[in-house]
Amino acid sequence: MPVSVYTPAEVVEETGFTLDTLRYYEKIGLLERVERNAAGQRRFSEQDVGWLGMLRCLRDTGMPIAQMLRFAELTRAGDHTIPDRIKLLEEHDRLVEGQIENLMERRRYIRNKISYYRSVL
Amino acid sequence: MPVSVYTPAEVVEETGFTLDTLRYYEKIGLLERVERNAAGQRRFSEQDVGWLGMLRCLRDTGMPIAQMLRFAELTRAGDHTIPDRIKLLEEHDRLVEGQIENLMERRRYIRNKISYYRSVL
DNA sequence: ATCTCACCTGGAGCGGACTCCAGGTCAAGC
DNA sequence: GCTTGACCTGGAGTCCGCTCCAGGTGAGAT
Repeated sequence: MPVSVYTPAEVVEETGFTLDTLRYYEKIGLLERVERNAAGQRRFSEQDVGWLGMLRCLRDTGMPIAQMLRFAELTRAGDHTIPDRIKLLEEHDRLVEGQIENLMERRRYIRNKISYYRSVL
Repeated sequence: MPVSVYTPAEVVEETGFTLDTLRYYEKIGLLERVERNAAGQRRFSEQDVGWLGMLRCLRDTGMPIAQMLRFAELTRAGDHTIPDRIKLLEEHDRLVEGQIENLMERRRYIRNKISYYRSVL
């Protein structure tokens, strides 16, 4: 099978990022310089798309761009940074765990409030 | 016991909002005009503090200010808006539920990635 | 050959939610 | 009675993460 490449539109479809966001991520270095075809249009590789999946995950769990950048740099720097990457992800995982707990607690509050409102109707 | 009032500093301590945020919330109408002492300094009531607890909960679960404002207006409008408030909170509760599920799924992804990194060390 | 439409670039603009500042007024502990 | 520090107001500024725009080029279906 041929090496698959994706047009911008396909990547938008796959990753849920807007085209502008993809360009922005490339501009700030969150995404390594994407290949171009003869006309200068982006042709994303399978790897690019995979990496974007990781970014989506980090973004959706609230990681700030500055830290995603740090992770991107570690990733680019080679395998010797894997322990650092583990550390970074573990720290982030703990934050996410906290977020979940926090949300569950807040949710109890909301549901209580709803019950209270029901009780006074 | 006397009706308790809180100084700005006490409210900051209790609610975790900054003083600037409290003023901002009052300015935009999220918080009803707070009482002042003779010198014009804010003296928050027990009710104010309770309401701020609700706001904190909504804010921390990602409700945008515009919607908090709507909730505030309903609350001010009287008891006949209780069904609307229930509706609003229920909708929000569903969003929060979704957030939690989403985070749990993303978290699995992160943990997988960590495992993968561990496996290649 | 033409036309439409996806893309391109660099740079300006935006929306949300605060946060900070200048310049001034009281409060209250020593 | 002084000083320090908590507060006040109105308004400007900041930060983040995009999002939009103008002006242009190439692709690819008809």
